[in-house]
Order: sequence, then C-alpha cells, then structure tokens
Amino acid sequence: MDNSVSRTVQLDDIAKALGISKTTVSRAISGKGRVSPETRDRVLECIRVMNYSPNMIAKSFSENRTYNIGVVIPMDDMETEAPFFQTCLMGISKCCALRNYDTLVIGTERGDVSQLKRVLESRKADGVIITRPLRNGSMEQLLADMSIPYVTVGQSSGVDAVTIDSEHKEGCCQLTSYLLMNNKPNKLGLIIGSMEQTVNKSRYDGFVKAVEASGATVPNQTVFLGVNGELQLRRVIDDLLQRECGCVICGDDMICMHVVNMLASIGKVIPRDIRVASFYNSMYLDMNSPPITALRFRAGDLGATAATLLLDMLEGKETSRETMLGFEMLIRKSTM
Amino acid sequence: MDNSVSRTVQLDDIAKALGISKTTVSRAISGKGRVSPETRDRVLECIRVMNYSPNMIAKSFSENRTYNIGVVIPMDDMETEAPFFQTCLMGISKCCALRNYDTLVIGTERGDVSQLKRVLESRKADGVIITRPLRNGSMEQLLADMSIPYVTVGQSSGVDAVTIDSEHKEGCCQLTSYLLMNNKPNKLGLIIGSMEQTVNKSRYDGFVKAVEASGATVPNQTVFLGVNGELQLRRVIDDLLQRECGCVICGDDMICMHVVNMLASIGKVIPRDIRVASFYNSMYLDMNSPPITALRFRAGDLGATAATLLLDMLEGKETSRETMLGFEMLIRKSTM
DNA sequence: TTGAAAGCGCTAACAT
DNA sequence: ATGTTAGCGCTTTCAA
Repeated sequence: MDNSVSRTVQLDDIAKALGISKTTVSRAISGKGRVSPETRDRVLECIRVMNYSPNMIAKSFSENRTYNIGVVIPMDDMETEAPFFQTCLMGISKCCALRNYDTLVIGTERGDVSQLKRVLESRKADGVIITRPLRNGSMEQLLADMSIPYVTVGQSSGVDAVTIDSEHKEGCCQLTSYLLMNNKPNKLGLIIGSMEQTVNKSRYDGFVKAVEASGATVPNQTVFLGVNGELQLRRVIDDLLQRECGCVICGDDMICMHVVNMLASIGKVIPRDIRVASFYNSMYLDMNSPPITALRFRAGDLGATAATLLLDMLEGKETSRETMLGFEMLIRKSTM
Repeated sequence: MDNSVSRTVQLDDIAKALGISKTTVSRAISGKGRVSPETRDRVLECIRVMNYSPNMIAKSFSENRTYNIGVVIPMDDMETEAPFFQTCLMGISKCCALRNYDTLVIGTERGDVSQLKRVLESRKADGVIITRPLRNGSMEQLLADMSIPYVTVGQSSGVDAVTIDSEHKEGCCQLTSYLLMNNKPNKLGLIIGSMEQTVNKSRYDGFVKAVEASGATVPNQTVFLGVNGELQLRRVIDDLLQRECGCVICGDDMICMHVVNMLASIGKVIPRDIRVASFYNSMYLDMNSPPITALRFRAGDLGATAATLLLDMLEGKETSRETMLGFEMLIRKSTM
C-alpha cells in the first residue's frame, strides 16, 4: 500500500506503462544505442503525457558527474559590489542553463581556496570557471591535481590552462598611448590594485608597453601598484596631485569610482584639474559626470564564452587554449 | 588489476583498513546511532590519514537531498549590475558554505520561471531563496506545488511563505516624512520601478503612509509608478522639472543613478536645483557627489539571514514566518 | 532492436 | 555496539 505523497514518476513507470524495459526507455531518451524510431516516439510521447523528468541526482550518481559547474567569485570587501563578476556570472549562468547545466557559486576572499576545495572534494562540480585568476595559481594547482577541467577568465598561471581573455594588455596599451598624446609620461599617473591578480599584471604590462613605445621610461614616481583600500588610495591621490599629474589611469572601475569620489571631495574638477581614465568600464563610469574614458570589456560575453568552452571540454570536444575577446575604447569627457 | 587513475578513497576503504563494517564508519561520521568512542576516534583518525571525503553525489542519492539551495536572481537588463543581488548572493553563499551547502544560481528575466522549474524538476535544490519576489507569486506557487521549502527576501505573495524583509514600508515612510519637512507634498516627486515587485509596492506604501500622515493627499501628478527604461525615465524627469518639483525620491539605486546622470546632463545641480533621495543605498549613492540621501538596507545580512532560515527549515527546525531587519537613514548633502 | 542484471557509494532498517 | 543487507533511480555491459 502506497500512501506516500505523490511519488514522482520515474523511468520504470514509463517502461511499465509501455510494456518495455527501462533500458529501452533510457536509450530512447539519451539517444545512445539503437532504438526503433517508433519505440522512440512512443517513449517520448509517454514521457510528455506522464510528465516525467529524470532525477538528476540518480543520473549524476550513475554517470559520476553532476551537471554542475563551479564559478569562483571574489568576495573581498573591495569587490562585493564589483559589477564585473555579477555580469560575468549571469553570462555563465544563462549559457549553462541552455545546456542543462547548473551554476554553483564558489566564494573566495584574498585568494582563499577552501571553498573551492570543499566543492571539489565533495565532487559537486564537473568543471570550474575562475573569474579572477591570481598569479600564484593555487586554484589552478588544486584543479590540476584533481584533474578537474577549468577555464580562467583572464590569463592563468597554469601551464595548460584554457583561458578566455580580453586583450587587456593590448587595450591598456592603446588607451595609454592615446593618453600620452596629451600628457607627458611623467605626469601620467597609474593606480592599480593587487598585482597578485593576473588581470592587473596584464594591464600594467599594457601600460608599460605604451610608455616604452613612446620612447619614454616608465614613470615610477607616478605609478602605484598593489593599491588597496581607501586610505592607501587617498594617499596615492594626494601624491599624484602634489606631483601635478595631468591625468590618472585607474586599474579598474572600483578604483576609479573611489578616485572620482575623492577628487570631488577635495574640490578637484575632472577634467579641468585632472583627467581621469579607467582600464575597465561599468555603469559607474558611464553614468558619471563627466563620463569616464575607459576600456569596455563585455563581462557577460566573457562569462558566456568561458562557459561554452568549459562545457565543450566536459563533452570531450577540443577547445582552443586561448580565446581572445576584443575591447572598445570609450573616449569621453573625463580626458578631454 | 586496477590501472584506473587513482580511485578516490571511499567509505569501504576506511572500513576495510580498520577491519570494521562501513555502516559503523558511516555512523561514526554522522553521529547517528551508537558507536563506541574509541571506534569513533579510530575512524576519524583513519579518515584524516587516508584523506577521505564523502562522495556527496552518492550521499545525495541515498538521502534524496542535494545539499544545494537555489537562489533566484533577476537577470533583466536594468538589473544586471544591481549591487543588491550580488551582495545578497554573497551573504547567502557564505552562510551556506559554513553549513556545507552549496548555492545554485537560478536566473530569471521578467518573471520567467522556466529556470526555476528546470532546477526543481531535476531535483537539484533542496530549497530556494527568492531575492526579488513578484506580486503575481508564480514562483511561490511552483514551489508550493512541489513542496519545496523557500524563503523570500522581501514580502511574498504566498500565504505561508517564510519571509525576511527590511522594514521597507517603515523606512520609506520615515524617509518621506523627513523630506516632507522641507518639501511641499505636491512638489515631491517619486519614481518607482515595476509595481510587480513586492518591494516596490512596500516602498510605495511607505511613501503614501507618510504623505497621508502629514495630512496631505498623495500627489498623483508627481508620482510615477512602473517606470522602466531610460526613455521613460527621461520623460518622467522632464515632467518633474516642469512641475518645479523641489525633490525627487528614487525607488532604488539603479533608478537613482540614472536620475543623477540625467540631471547632470541637462545642467541641473543637486541639491541646488533639485534635491534627490533614494530608497535603496549602494556604493553608487555613497560615492556620488554630492552623496545621496538614502535608506541603507544590508543586502549581505538579508542574504545571510535568508540562508540561515532556509537551512534551519531544511533541518526541520521551526522558523518564524517573518523576520524583519532594520534600516538606516542616511541623510546627506543631496537633500540639504 | 530489446531486455536482464550489475553497479555507482552511500544510508538505514533490521538483526545480532 | 556493530554487522548484514536492501535499497535509492539511473546507466551500461552483456546476452539474446
């Protein structure tokens, strides 16, 4: 006697209803193995009518895969509102959903790998996307050790890592070159966050390339790397102003937002008193008055591409080791 | 002969190594059933030494639960960069991780329930958090039908829903009351997004309450509900300016950002020409010059609390039906 | 083309 | 306190 609360319909129910074996039903669904077209149709119809949908846990267990991918997202204070990761995550999630995969959030603070470790050890993700790779590569190491496929958004330190990137170096080089047309190299400020982040390294490299291409040497006096927190930022800005920098380039939109805010708070007007540009664009920079010159990288597209690559890998397809997405240079009032 | 690539150690391996049954090992781990303290210690030690960690898929399968919770997040255009959801998600994720649960992202655009349905039908989440409940309650309905526990962040339309909310109504009422001290009711603008969102309804209710408490009637001429998209917003602002509104309240930070931007683009100065306040605070509003008067709701705390509630429910604990978190009123230059 | 049966790694009812 | 055993709902090998 079955008094249980409406047991969900499962493979066996379909099989019985049709008087065939569940093996056949399974095959009809998956398309693996041979099933006569008519049987196939009957099965599919029956599934529709009986409103069957497979128990993914059972399927996972049997196939030893989860149909989940993990997405490592920074949850440091400075980053909690950084739009890049949210937009990137959405691109990933949409793409995964289309292919019947789900997206597992894996938080990390200051490079901490414990959450990633937890997820991997419990085998709850078939693959991983790292949205902000660090140069120490500890995550990649972990993934490689456990033979879990992964994709990094931005340059990876793992030797064989599959990477989707944004031509950061090239973009930052072009933006810098543009700014050098109206600013002397030694009056050009640069503020970049943690150099542990590969993306910041790329950006810095682009800056250096542009400066050197212009025949100048890198203005170490006005270049600030590894800047972190509002206090440090405040000091950096004071320093830049003291040196009468005509223009400051911000490593990303979060830094830029703070810079813009601090400049305003001490009565400096952009671009009259100082020009401002940023190496990454978000709504913040679009909406500012004046709008901020920046490089636009499409975070959603990066995410979607990363997901596509990873899912292809999981399905055994060959993927290119490095995919590059373009950028747009948005020249706006803040540097005019 | 086993040439397989380093099969992971499992329960049975521990059992064999210790010469006991895997049942005992299982019991030692879970704490369910009686195990002698010494056996328990030996097991735990052995687990440590052999670096065992349970296969969560198998555990899930056996227990018929996933140790995942689903988080429904809006992915509409207007919301792709809304910091609230990102911060909320982080709160949830951190909280879940602490209790060995994982967080599954479920996207929704314009109230679409298909992704939620997909996740539920594949039984990949034990419970769900809805971060932006809609008044039509279609998600709640789906969840109720499938008997999946859920928590809404903000008022729910489901009768028995467990809810964690922010005293939006009360907060918005207080903020409005404050603004009414220096602005005539009929010169007070209000711009709110889709009224399908329960949170917008709460906010509007708070506004109405304050206006009526002041003895005035709701200024329908300057109240705009269901505002959506930049074009509409632009028209609304023109209208408000034409009516010589002295102050405009924005329904949330995204709207506010656009408003601030549009005002600047037509040369209006805050607060000289028009005052601006917002019903929800984020970095955008903190960082603006001048900073924007706003209500601060702690998105991260909301998320964490929602997660705690949901996990408690999943573990069979009784939870209160409605939990209220406070708010802070941040009076700043934009309304002075 | 189809079916029978084993197995995936746990948990839990039942037995001792 | 510990062990035996039967599942959980799929996939897949092997046989027919």
